Amino acid sequence: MEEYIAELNDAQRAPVLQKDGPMIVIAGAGSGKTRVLTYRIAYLMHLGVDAFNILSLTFTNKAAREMKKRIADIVGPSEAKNLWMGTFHSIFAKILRFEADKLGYPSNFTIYDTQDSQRLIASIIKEMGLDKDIYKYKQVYSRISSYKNSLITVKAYFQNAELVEADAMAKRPRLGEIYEKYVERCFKAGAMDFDDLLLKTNELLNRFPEVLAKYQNRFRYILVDEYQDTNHSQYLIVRALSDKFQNICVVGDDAQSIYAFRGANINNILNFQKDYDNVQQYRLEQNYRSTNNIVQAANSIIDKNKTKLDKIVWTANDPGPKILVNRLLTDGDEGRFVASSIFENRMEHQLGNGQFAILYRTNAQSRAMEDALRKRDIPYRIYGGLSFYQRKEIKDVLAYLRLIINPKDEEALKRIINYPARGIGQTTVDKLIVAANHYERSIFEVIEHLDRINLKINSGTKTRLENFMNMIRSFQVTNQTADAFVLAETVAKQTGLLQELKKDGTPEGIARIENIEELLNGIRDFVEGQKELADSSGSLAEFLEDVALATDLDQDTGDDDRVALMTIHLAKGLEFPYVYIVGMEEDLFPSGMSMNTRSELEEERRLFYVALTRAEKQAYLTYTQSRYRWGKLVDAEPSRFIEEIDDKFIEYITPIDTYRYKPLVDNDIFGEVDKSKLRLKKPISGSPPPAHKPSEEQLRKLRKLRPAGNSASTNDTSIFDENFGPGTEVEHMRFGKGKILKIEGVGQDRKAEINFENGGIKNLLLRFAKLKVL
DNA sequence: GGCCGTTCATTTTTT
DNA sequence: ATGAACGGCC
Repeated sequence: MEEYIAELNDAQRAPVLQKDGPMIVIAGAGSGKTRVLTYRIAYLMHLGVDAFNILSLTFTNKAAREMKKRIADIVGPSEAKNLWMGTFHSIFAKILRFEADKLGYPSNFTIYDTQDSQRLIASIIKEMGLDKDIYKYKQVYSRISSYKNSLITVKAYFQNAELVEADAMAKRPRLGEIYEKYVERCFKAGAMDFDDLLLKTNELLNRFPEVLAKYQNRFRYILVDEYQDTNHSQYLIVRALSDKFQNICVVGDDAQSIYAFRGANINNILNFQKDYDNVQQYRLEQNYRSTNNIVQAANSIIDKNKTKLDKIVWTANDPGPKILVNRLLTDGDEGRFVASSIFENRMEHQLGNGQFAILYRTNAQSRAMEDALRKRDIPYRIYGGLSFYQRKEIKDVLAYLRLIINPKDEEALKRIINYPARGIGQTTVDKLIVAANHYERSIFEVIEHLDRINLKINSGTKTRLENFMNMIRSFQVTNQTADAFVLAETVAKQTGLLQELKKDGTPEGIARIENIEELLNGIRDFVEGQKELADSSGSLAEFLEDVALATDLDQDTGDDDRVALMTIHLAKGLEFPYVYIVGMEEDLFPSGMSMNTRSELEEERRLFYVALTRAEKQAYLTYTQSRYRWGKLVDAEPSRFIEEIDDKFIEYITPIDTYRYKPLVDNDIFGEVDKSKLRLKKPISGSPPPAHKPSEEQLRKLRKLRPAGNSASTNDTSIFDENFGPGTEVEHMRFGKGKILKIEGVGQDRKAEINFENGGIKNLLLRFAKLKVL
């Protein structure tokens, strides 16, 4: 243990060594906070604290997994296994399942995702006969969500004249009623939405002192990462749980608070000292990640914000090259520039694709980047956007599984009662819903008792409903004996889902079938993983929970070497040697929706700060003169954020022939940018232009400073290497040895046709299939 | 009553 | 472009 402690600098060591009491660690970007958290937990265990008594809340499940692995390396896997570590949502979902009966919920409650919630709200609005142009379901959803995150229940809402007034003023006087109905319907469906996972936890801890006491005694040491992004609901949970022992350690950076839009309250971190007695405060201000130029530039930006804690981030790293800014004509050009630049840097510095990231403000911007990367054959991976589990065909299969587990799940039922089409139309479903509301039963129960209710449904339709019900029931019987994989396979076949996609025959249809196959593989892996764990309970239910709370970042695709594309929000906590921040334009970044108040603008500025501080060696900023938005070419202006960076940290590259700028995509297979066409648009006074290429020694230094475990992917022969292709012999966890017949597709859709010795020919999506090159 | 094609509006960020 | 809503057709 001592040797690990010795790795830390003084500032990092102090919070690791303080065993008890409340403490806050203000950690600047790149200052090693994950390391502090990791070592703190390991050290607590070293001092004899039982892993069972430590609760560690992280921002993503992936972060939790990595931290756990690191701790296991230090203290041993059997010890680390008992740590409770995960996101607020996943940890408290587990606790809620255990305690569900106290709240009147079944322990197999469904977790509604955003889409489920929004659909339910849309249907309530429709049932109430309200004008859908005034009551926009998305807006209504976000109102309700923010109420829940502030612990404003339906009752509290109606008692709060101000809120009622505000909604009435906004021409939505019946919002409270929608809220009320929404909550009832969720309850009736045995479903909790994302916000409920926190809200109901609060309810549980408030209403049942013995339950609170139990978890207070259990979680004697609590650690919270990214504390600046906690909302009121999360704040209250943490306070309640830590109240008895007060061994609470929160870590965060007010400058990186970027989730106010979903209820995060920056005051939680600003006021932490007032919440507990004798709070020890620590600051991590030395940045190990980025060049001095980047650190200084980022500081010069965040200086423009008024609301912040005093903190000076500094670094001992080399100045490094300046931040390069480029103006392009259109978003297409922007993509081509980024692709060329990556290509060029990759050649010049002998880098892997994994060293590059392209960050943007909105998901819609990814397309232009994708197109350009594809043309250059640069492998990439998009994070976020439409994740695997959000695809229609996947959600359809999952809806069946959800309904089997919880027949009251209304959204799942509505989704698949007539898919594949079986002659049960909207009119019938509407009648069922009316009856369900009237009798205060679930739709499935109404179908079960059709003969007792006088519904105007003709006999043909009645038969079809009965058939549907019997099918679901038969699956439930299957579920009693078969494992989740067998069940899911049965569902995919017997419902006609696969058939439906097969007959469609388009490439998309085929891709969908393959997606379903991969889902089945995923379920099989999960089931096998569960078999090893003796204490696992309802495995299908658990799988569904994992899926509902999975982040796209959680998808572990192994150590592949691809350029990362993601929104800035998703990039928080990550780092890359080369970072391209694209779409630096007014109305886009800062977003046009966030320029109304100073606090919104400040959040955008923090977002820019986060983006810039992801970069280790080199940052690029690009903007266009016009870009396609909503299918139209719109004029764009450079973002105010570019001007806010102190001039001495940036350098403009802009091609002379802007108008016809097309970086030789089609003619030049090597894709080098002709440097004679580049010139400085804006001469920098003083020092000469910085060396574009860091010296070998600088590179070595930078590499050395990267936290261990992060640089591994660089040299590994990954399955995405050029020499991985037809003929390569591979091994699959389940199918065994095989030979690749062909590879096709790009990005997320890249797949291989493999002839397995024992399993025949399979088509596998490379992002899921864990293949080992032999 | 249900099915299927067309039209219209819609895109900030996410557990 | 994607999805929800509408209208014509079986």
